[in-house]
Amino acid sequence: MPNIGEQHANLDQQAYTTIKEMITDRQLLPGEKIPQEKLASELGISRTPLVNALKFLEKEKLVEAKPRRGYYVRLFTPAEMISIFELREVLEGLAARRAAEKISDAQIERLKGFFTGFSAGEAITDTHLYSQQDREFHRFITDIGAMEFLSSILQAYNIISFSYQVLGADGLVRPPDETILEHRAIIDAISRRNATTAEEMMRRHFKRTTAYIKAQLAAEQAEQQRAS
Amino acid sequence: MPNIGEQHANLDQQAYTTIKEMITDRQLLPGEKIPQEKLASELGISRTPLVNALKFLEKEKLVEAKPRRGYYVRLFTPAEMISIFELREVLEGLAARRAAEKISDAQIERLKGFFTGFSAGEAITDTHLYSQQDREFHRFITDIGAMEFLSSILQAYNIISFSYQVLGADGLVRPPDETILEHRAIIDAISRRNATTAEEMMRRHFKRTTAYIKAQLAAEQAEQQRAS
DNA sequence: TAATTGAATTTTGCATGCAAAATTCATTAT
DNA sequence: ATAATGAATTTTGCATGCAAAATTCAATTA
Repeated sequence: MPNIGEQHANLDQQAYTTIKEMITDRQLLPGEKIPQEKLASELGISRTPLVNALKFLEKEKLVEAKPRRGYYVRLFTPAEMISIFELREVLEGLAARRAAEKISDAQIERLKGFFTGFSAGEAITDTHLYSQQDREFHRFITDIGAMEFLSSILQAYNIISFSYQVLGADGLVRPPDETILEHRAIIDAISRRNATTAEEMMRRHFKRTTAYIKAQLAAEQAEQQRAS
Repeated sequence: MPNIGEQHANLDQQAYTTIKEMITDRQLLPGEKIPQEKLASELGISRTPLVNALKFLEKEKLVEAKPRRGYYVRLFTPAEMISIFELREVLEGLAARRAAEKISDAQIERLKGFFTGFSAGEAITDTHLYSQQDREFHRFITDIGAMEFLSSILQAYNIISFSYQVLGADGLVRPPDETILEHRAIIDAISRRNATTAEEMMRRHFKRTTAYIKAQLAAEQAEQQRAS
C-alpha cells in the first residue's frame, strides 16, 4: 500500500521511492546534503518532482530542510528512537487487538507458521533468518489489524523500517532467545482471538524493547563519559 | 508547532494553512473540486506552492487527488471517523501517560483549572463553552505529554480537529454531563502523577466516545433503511 | 428532443527560466 | 601564513511555459 500518489505512476512517487531507498540503503548518508540538480538528472527527471519528494520525506523526518540551503539526510536522535518504539507500542498494540478481532481461519494458520523453524529449547543461531521473520511477523499483524489511517501512519513515518537504525549488524534490537517467547505469546493470543491479551502482549513486547534501548543508550553515554 | 516548513514563511506553508482553514471553515465543501488557477490568484501566489499544499493535504486525507482530474475536498466515511477515535484512544492515552510523568507543578495548577466553571451537581447548559474547554483540555495534555513524532502525527492527520465532523451543532460528540466526570478523572490522575491511571482514564474516555459514535451510526443506518 | 461527434477551451503534470540568496574562490591586506 | 573582502558561481524558491489529457460546448444526426 503506497502512501502518496496511490498507484498512478507519477514522477513525485517515483522520486520519493527512489530517494527513500537510497537513504535506507545508505547510499545517502546522514548529514549529507542532497544535490538536487545532480540527483534529478540521474533519475532522468527535473527538479520539480524531486523537490516534491524531498518535501514528503521532510514530513516523515527522513530529511531535513534548511531554508535556502537545501535538504540534508537526517540522523535520528536517541530520544526520537525511543519515541518511535513508544509509538509502535501503542499503534501495533491497537493493530494486534484489531487483528485478533478480524483474523480469518486461514490467516491464523499462516500466523502460526511464523518462527516454526526455531525449536523451543534450542538457542537460535540463524539471526539473519530470525530478523527477517521478525519484520514479516510485525507486518503480517499490522496488515490484518490496521484500518484506515493506522497503516499510513506506520508507513508514512517510516516507523517500522526505521526503527531498525539502533540495530546490530543482524538487524535485531534484542537477542532472539529473548523475543521469541514474546512473539509466541502474541501468536497464541491472536490465534485464540483474545483481543485484550493480544494488545497486552504486543505492548509488553515493545515495552521491553524500549527499556532495552534506553539501557543501551545509557551504557553508551557512560562509555563516552569514561573515554573523555 | 507547525508541521511542514517549521517557521520560515514559505509560500507552501502559507497555502497549506489557508486551504486547511477553508476546509475546516466549510468555505470549501466536501466533494467540491479545488480550482487551482483561481485559488492561486486569490492567494496571490502561483500554482506551484498551491499544488504543493494540496499534496500535503492529500497525505492528511483532507483532499483527494484524482490523477489528471484535480483535487477534491474529501468527506470522511463512518469507518474512518471511528478509526480516528480509535487512534486518538491509543495516542492520547500515551500522551496522558507521558504527561503524568512529565507535568510540572505550575502545569498541574493550570490543568486543575479546566472545567471549574461547571459545578458538580448542576446540569451543564453552556455547551459552547464546554466544547471549547474540551478541545483546549485535550490540546493541553497532548502538548505536555507529546514527544517527538506524536504531536506531528496528531496534527498532520488532523485527528484532533477533524474528529469534530461527527459532531452536533455545539461541537460535541457526547453530552457534557456524561463526559465531565471522565475529564475530571483524567485531571485527577495526571495531577497525582499516576501515569498508568492517566492512560487508563484517557483510553476509557475515548472508548466510550467510540462506542457512542458506533451506536449513532447504527441508528442512522437503521433510519435510512426504514425510510427506503 | 435526445444522443453523438468533434473542435475549442481549460486544466493538469512537469520542465524550464529567473531573481535572490548562499557558497565558493581568488585577490588583497594584515 | 592567515584573515578579510568581494566578485563569480551555484543553488534555491517560485513563476511561467508547454504538451498531453480532460472537459466543455456547439453542431450534427437520429
